[in-house]
Amino acid sequence: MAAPEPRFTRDLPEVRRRKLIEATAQCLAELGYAGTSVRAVAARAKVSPGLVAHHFKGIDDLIVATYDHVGQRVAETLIEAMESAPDDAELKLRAFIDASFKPPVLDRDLLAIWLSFWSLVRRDSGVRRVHKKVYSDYRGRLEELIADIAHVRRVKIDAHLAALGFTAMLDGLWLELCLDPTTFSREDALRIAHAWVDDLVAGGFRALAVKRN
Amino acid sequence: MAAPEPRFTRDLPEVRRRKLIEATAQCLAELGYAGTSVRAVAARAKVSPGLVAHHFKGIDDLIVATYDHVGQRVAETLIEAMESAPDDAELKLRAFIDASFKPPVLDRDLLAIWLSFWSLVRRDSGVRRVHKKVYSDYRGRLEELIADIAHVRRVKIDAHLAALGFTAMLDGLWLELCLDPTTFSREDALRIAHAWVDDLVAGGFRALAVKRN
DNA sequence: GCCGTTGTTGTACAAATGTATAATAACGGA
DNA sequence: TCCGTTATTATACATTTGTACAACAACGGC
Repeated sequence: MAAPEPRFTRDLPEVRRRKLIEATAQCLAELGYAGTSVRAVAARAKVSPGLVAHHFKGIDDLIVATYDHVGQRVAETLIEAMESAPDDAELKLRAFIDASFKPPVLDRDLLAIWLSFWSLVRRDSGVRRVHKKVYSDYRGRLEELIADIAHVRRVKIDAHLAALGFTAMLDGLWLELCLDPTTFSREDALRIAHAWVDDLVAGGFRALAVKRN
Repeated sequence: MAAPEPRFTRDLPEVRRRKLIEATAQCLAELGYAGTSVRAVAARAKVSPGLVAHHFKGIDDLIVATYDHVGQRVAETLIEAMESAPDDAELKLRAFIDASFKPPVLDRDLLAIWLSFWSLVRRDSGVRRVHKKVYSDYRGRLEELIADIAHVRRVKIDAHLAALGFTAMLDGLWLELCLDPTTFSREDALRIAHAWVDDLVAGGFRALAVKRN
């Protein structure tokens, strides 16, 4: 007799959850939030719809977990770029910029996923919590680099405000470049972001010199 | 006998479309794209679901019209601020900034609506078309102001690239401030944006001096 | 080899959705 | 006052959705 191959395989909850999270990311990328249903995720993960309910409270709970996972992956990519750079704050910041404007960060799929997260921040307290953490970590890292550079270059600047402005610019460039790559290019974005660093190094942004509050 | 009050009122197609568009904007703001169904819009506009189908091809067609309408309203608000300012490019740019960070532009509802548009850019060619026009107009206005300022101040700068960076920063600040007003304040955003103008006036961004291509 | 745990399936069902259709009635013109 | 146009409603129907439930079976322990 042929070995009766199992109709399904059991996974440790942790493993199965991971697989469902990755399926969710794919759904968000391809179908958007509106198309990401329990059934769509289950189909993508090749499991029954009921299993999703078994591991997560509902689709929103699953999306919170996905934000946590995807956010961490992006952070790791950027941190890795920084750590691969020589031990110099300016070079690390420039490596950070370069990594921000190439895959896997510069990626239409990632934007689609991210837009779903943003649209849930308002309604879902879980998403809001993850969002705060992701962005606070993100800005914290850049603020540190900017403060380092300012210190070395003897530039007086409010690193906190500068980091807010810089992350906003990076976010905006990333967003608009993913949305519509025909209006300007990856190279344009890189020039703009690096020019900001040039300006910082040259002692620009004197208007941000005063300490906040 | 009491005057039998009409069970419904007839509107000119143009008027009814407008009402449906405004109901759609409200739905997008309160329920997000996923919750904005033909029925939800119809209920909000106090008409039957069938009427939506009578005036629009479907929910996506309706959303395209809403993008067109809302986009135009925002543009008008910003243009009005510019035109109310004295006849000086720098002052006009600063008025533009001020208008960007107060209602009705700085508004959580508007962000929720806008996020829905962004999430459709990829899949809906109609939304994509409106998006291109809205952003190209938006950037064009700022590029003109920046070029004017640079000319008056004898600053050599690629106004096109500078406008890209500036709009990205405005967008990012606006986005993140609407998403989570607790991390930084409206005043922080204003200081950051105005500092950018200070820097432009003072001859910063020398790295963007070379003409593109 | 048996058995219990529990990850997993399949089915069922109520609710919500988009769309098509025919019936209705409001409003302007004659 | 009547009449025709057509904006509008009401209904119906096929799909899709979330969720609950009972039955199943894979895997580890004994």
